[in-house]
Amino acid sequence: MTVEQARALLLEKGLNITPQRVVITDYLLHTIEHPSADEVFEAVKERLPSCSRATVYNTLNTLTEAGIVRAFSPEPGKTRYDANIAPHHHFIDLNTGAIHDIPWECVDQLCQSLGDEFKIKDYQITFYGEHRPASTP
Amino acid sequence: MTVEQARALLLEKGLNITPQRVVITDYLLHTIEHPSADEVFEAVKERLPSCSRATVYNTLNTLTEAGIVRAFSPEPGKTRYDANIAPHHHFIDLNTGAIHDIPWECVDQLCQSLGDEFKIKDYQITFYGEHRPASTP
DNA sequence: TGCCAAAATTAGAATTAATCTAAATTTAGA
DNA sequence: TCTAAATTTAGATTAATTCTAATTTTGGCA
Repeated sequence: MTVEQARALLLEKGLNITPQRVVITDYLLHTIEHPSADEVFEAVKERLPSCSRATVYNTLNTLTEAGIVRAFSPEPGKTRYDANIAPHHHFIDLNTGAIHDIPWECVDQLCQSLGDEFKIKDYQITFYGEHRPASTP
Repeated sequence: MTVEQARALLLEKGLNITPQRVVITDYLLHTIEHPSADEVFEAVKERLPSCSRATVYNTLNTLTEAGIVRAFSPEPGKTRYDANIAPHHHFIDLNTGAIHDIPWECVDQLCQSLGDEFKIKDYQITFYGEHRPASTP
């Protein structure tokens, strides 16, 4: 994702290009920190001194709906944002709390393929889809 | 997990067996609903009329720490509890919101093995562990 | 059994993340 | 430039959860 691609996605949905949307997108595109809304708010203060918390939340929701960023919740009660929209997973370092991106393909061989660099203690998969009970003919 | 096993785990940690802990454990052991704290609070009202919301939260945290139940967060801002502590995953029906347990083994063949009953639209894995940077010799 | 200290529960206040509201501002297009 | 629609803003509100401090219950022991 580039700033240009993000701009195109916004226009595609009939959304205006505003300084707030540009700066917040730009920030997310240049960090690997998986920040929370509040961390985004703090981070863009300098470039957007008058930006309100509500705008950060609005903008993050807008960017998420436009497919420019992805929201996820690695720990209850805290939503984090990621401008890496390629399908991937997350690895949380239990010692440091750092969140690392794990390529989608790695899951094929799961534990083995991650074994060298990431020592997996636990993992949790959540599937989203449509359930068709097996009993229905 | 049985009520007896839960009792043993509490005693093992030096925790008292209280009516609140027994009733909440018993409720979680007999539902497949993956309830939230508030749903547990509503559900045990009849058997524990004087039970406060704080006790429900305290008890759920205690039961989680004791390994009697598991907490997870399928959607940002909502923690849910599951007395099925066997390693497993979750499948969320996008139409109904129902949460189904998926056996751990199914992940080996991933999408294929779930294909008949569960039509996967998306899934998200979160790994927990320890990161050892590849650059460190 | 009765007492005591520790553990647990309770009600309500406090906190935190996030959304809502309504007014003010900005934007894009005619 | 003018205008309607979109966006931003500050602050109020909501929802989930934790905290606090007082009260009650528990289990061990004389």
